[in-house]
Amino acid sequence: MEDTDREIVRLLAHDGRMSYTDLAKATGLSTSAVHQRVRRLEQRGVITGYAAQVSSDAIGLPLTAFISVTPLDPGAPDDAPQRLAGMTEIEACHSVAGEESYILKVRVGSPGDLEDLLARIRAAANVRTRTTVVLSTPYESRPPAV
Amino acid sequence: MEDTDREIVRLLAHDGRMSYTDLAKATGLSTSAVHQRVRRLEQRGVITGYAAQVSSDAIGLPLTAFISVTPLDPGAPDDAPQRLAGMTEIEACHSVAGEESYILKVRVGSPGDLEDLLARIRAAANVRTRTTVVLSTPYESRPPAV
DNA sequence: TGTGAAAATTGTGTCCC
DNA sequence: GGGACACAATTTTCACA
Repeated sequence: MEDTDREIVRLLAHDGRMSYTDLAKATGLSTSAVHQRVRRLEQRGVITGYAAQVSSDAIGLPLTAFISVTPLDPGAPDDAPQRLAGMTEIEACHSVAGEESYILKVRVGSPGDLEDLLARIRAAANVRTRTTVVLSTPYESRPPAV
Repeated sequence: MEDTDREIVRLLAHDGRMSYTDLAKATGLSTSAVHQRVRRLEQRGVITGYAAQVSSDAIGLPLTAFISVTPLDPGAPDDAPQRLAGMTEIEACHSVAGEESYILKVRVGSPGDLEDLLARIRAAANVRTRTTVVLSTPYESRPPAV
């Protein structure tokens, strides 16, 4: 990827609502040229979308945890991600190498809610869980060095 | 939080560049009312910012891993997050309860790059590491149920 | 790929309810 | 809190280099 594109991606990763006018000023191009490049970056799948960042604290979900999940019946078809997809507390689901099958990242309101969620996860996906509670988050969602 | 605010947050979490005009249509309010609400949501810290979502695959970082980190010298002041902050491969750093002190989420280009990164992390923060490689990601960055 | 300009659409403040 | 309007700014498209 070219330097100008890199710069555009960097700027938009930092402020997803930045106007084409400002992007143009920042890159020394015309607005139409910037616009064109952004469109291409979207088409090529470099930029996959734009999102408002929501504070989980502010919406009453101050407790984050990682839950490692292991199927209890290794013979059964493993469709844990789909079985868990409906639980909105689950922000991410990664299939991983190692002792366990999946790592989930979850956000809940309280330890009690976490307890409930764990019970639902175990029941829905027939898994064993191992939970690591997050105490604080020095940083998160840092955009990659493009 | 009120239903309309909830809806606005939900819409902007899904499409961070949605116009106030479209938000107004979607919520049945006028653009000025929507604008006002969005401003308030930003001020109250519910919406903390807007970001373009960048595909790590598309920019040459196809390998994701979680690295659990344990200080080797429990007596030394623990400033691992700051010591690691300069490494752009590290997307997130969580302080956690449990056997280990931190969980890092990292994105690299290849197993070789991961090996390099681990060496740099160990050297910079004087820690032991335990790495879990991500094989696939059924979902990630799902917005919370507001 | 980029530029510049025109047209369509939005953003943003003000006034009033 | 919300609506309507007006003016400024931005987005979007197009012809041309």
